[in-house]
Amino acid sequence: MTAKTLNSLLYEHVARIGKALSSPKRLELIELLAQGEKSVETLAAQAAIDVRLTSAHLRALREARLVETRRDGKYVHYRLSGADVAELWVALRQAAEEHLIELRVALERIASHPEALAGESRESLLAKARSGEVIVIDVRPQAEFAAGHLPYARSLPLDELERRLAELPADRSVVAYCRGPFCLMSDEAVRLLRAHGYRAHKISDGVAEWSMHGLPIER
Amino acid sequence: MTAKTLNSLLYEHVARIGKALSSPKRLELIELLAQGEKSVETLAAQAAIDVRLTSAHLRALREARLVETRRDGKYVHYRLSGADVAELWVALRQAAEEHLIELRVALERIASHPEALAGESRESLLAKARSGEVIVIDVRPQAEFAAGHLPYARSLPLDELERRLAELPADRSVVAYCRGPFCLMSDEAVRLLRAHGYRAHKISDGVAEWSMHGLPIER
DNA sequence: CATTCATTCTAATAACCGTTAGATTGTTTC
DNA sequence: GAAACAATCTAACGGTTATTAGAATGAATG
Repeated sequence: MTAKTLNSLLYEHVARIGKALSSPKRLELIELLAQGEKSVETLAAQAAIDVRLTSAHLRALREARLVETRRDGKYVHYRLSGADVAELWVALRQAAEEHLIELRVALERIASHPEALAGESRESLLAKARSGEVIVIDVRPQAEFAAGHLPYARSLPLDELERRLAELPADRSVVAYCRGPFCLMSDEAVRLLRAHGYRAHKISDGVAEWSMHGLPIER
Repeated sequence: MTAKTLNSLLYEHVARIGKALSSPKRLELIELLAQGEKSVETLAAQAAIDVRLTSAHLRALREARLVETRRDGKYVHYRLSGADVAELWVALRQAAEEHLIELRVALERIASHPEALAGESRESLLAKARSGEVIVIDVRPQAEFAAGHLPYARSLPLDELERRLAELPADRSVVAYCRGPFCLMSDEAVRLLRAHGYRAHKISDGVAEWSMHGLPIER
């Protein structure tokens, strides 16, 4: 009797984490936080959620101990409580991709295939980036690049890409990446680069996926 | 606009999985199913949940594609949709253990420390089990043992343990395991064995944890 | 010290979820 | 084909959660 009650208490605790992961908006906030710490305002803007609702969702994540806060003057910066939280998000997303056909279909519709860099391992891409054979560009906002990025990558935020095209040598192949498979910025970047005559591809990895596979992240 | 809408649809799909993982009872059902496929009746009995409520929760899990069914006469057998579902459950549980102090406290209270086998790696335990230096016993119900168990383990269900003690040589050290860290059967077994003069310990691994660490499972 | 701005709190509504109990479906057994 | 049994479906309740809007807090700025 007592043992039964105590035992079900354990599951209740774990369910608190599950509950925190049960809202699409909270998942989007987690993905954004996986790119580095951000203020409530920034999160609200980037996820296109009302600031007050964003605050409420962050509260829920904080009560599940998935995020922590740091006050800096007027701003409160949120960050994930650990790398394992980003890994949990990726694991959840991968399980969804594996079992929900609807999700796979939706993904294929949105992130069109031809942009993807096919048949190249992370390791060989890393080697090519090191040698300069390909140029890896990080098209996320600069702050996210600063918080951690792929080795040898250059920061070239999507909204600056067009007017900074001159920085990219026209004879080199370009590989773009952004926040992860759900992020469309790298697709947009590839489209733009190709329209200007570049040989461009994307990889769907974000820093969380990259680092989960044992590869290094630079700061 | 359209991109935004499509993008948030992706998160909604993943949140379906999160939602399925947001109920303590469903988590308990997943843990039970990680031990092998089971009928609704069995699940209801083992989780101590009303059959009709169990059926409703299984429905939710099925709609999230985390479980699949197979009809065999009067019985409907449920099973996890894949090994990754068990791994997701373990990852979720580990994240909870890492971040929710309350859970760690509750765990320490329930599963008392001295029973645990400390300072031994899975590999060295496996070697000792192979050589016969220790006897590994699986105290789960026989059906779960049959569905998959640790190498060199003997099936010795907790409720048969006392009357089958003679099967265990008194001069050998015994290591018991059950469904995982939330399962108290191995603790109970250790207590019983020690009361009868055996040198006994438990490991908190279940088959899911064992196999997640790259170690083999026998069938 | 008043103003501005970021964030949080409060209150209220609507939608959803867990649970229970009763009725129903589908399969086996006699 | 009737009875027994496993599982599911339906309806209803009570509680929780997401969302919105308005008010309040807390820090920086002039």
